[in-house]
Amino acid sequence: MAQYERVEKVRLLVVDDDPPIADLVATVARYEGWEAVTANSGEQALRLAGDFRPDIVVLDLMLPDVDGFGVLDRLRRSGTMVPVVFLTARDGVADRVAGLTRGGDDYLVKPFAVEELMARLRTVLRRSAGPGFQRSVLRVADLTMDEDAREVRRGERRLSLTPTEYEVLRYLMRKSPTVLTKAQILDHVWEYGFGGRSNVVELVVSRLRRKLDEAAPDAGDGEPLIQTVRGFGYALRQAPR
Amino acid sequence: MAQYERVEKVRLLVVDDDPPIADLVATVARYEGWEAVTANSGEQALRLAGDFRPDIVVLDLMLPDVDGFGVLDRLRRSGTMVPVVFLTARDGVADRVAGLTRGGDDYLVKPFAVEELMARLRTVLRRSAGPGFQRSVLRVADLTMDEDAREVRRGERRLSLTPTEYEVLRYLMRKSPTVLTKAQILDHVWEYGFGGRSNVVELVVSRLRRKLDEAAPDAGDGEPLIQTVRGFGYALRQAPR
DNA sequence: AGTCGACCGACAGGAAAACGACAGGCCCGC
DNA sequence: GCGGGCCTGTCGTTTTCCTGTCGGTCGACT
Repeated sequence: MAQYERVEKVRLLVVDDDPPIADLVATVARYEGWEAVTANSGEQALRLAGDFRPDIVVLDLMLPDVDGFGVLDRLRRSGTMVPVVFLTARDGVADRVAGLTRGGDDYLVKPFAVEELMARLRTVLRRSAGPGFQRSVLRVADLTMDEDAREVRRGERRLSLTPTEYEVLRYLMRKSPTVLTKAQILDHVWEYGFGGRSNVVELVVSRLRRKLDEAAPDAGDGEPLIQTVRGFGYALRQAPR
Repeated sequence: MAQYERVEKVRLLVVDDDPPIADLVATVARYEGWEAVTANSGEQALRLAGDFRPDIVVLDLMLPDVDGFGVLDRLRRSGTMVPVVFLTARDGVADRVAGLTRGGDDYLVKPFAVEELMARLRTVLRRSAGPGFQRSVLRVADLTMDEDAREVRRGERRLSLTPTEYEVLRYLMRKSPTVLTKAQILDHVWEYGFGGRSNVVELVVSRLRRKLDEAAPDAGDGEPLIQTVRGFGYALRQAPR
């Protein structure tokens, strides 16, 4: 199933002074089968890093005591090479650049979408796993998504997707053949705090379908790849005959 | 049998200002072997959450004193990660509920069907039981229902069921080989307050049978999977020879 | 053979989903 | 700084298909 086979569960440390955010990330990670702990301050983070020995760290730059960079510095100085993904506020453009140059492995601006965060964490983990890491390619029926190249193909044909379409498709592919409710899709693919309870999901699915169909090998109408489960949600899977 | 093996009984706290509703839920839960207590206000709920230490909470959003989100906040702030399933009015605050399925909680609009509520509670419990949770698959004869993928198969063939058909079948499978009266099925699968004392159940069973038969491995007529117990109800089981 | 319950075809009302058209916003190039 | 194009989401209409009612027929039990 997962490409990044690990014998042990991934251990994630989430550092954010806003407990709801930290918990959100931890919860989602646990659903993926990871172990996750949270810290709400730099001090706590450093202590936990020593005890818990995480495989990866999510680190907010805005902390009450030591700031994110400080935490990173002290982590490095204590000799750990654990990869770090930063979280920064929307307009901290300066922070972004700094974040990358200061030894972080990736960053994401708040508010973020949880699936995107998880995807980045997986990527960073994969890369840091050592040389010759495997590419991550999702595959469902004749659909393939190369997460590294950010390339989606149906059979041989390559499709060009917008960012939102890409994210929705990735989520569907990753969970396939599970049926996902519109609420789940909205909650995972859109930024937390997104107000719209409208029909955005339907719309994106509709657009996705068109692109997928255009690239279908049998120009006629094979069964649609994205199925509607009326009154419930959507699933990506071979249709039942 | 059950996938969510627990040594101790599940402890459920039901919070709803409408006592009949709260009792309905509590009763059904107790019937499933859970321990259940009810609260009719936010204050009472918070007190009980401390004393009773529930494993899961059903929480109406419309409460006389604190509102549902307030209760959730205070629960979380007191450090408990207990999962919550919300109840909301049909067109009331349905939009403010966004963000729940991401944190692992869930919601249901009133009026709901008790089996659906129980199913969601079981799902949320299973997921919060820790990393690497098991999928829930019901199995009766050559019928399998994967509750996570929402996929039903007869042998190899996958059937596509409407929401109502799916719910009735799930109830039958879960209780198999017990004989269920039409009234029981109506009471559990349809929303409480449903007026129809009509023959809906017969009708859905009839439709279900057809779909089940079409997917039967022996194209001829093996005994039907859903048996009629004349004058009483239905049961899902291998026919006695 | 009669009676009563069950089965199921046909239909209609309505709810959910699909999707066309449009508008605001963002980014990019000039 | 300005214009243009693309992406995204809102609105409203159309389409799909799910659900329950009615009633005729069938089958079982007496």
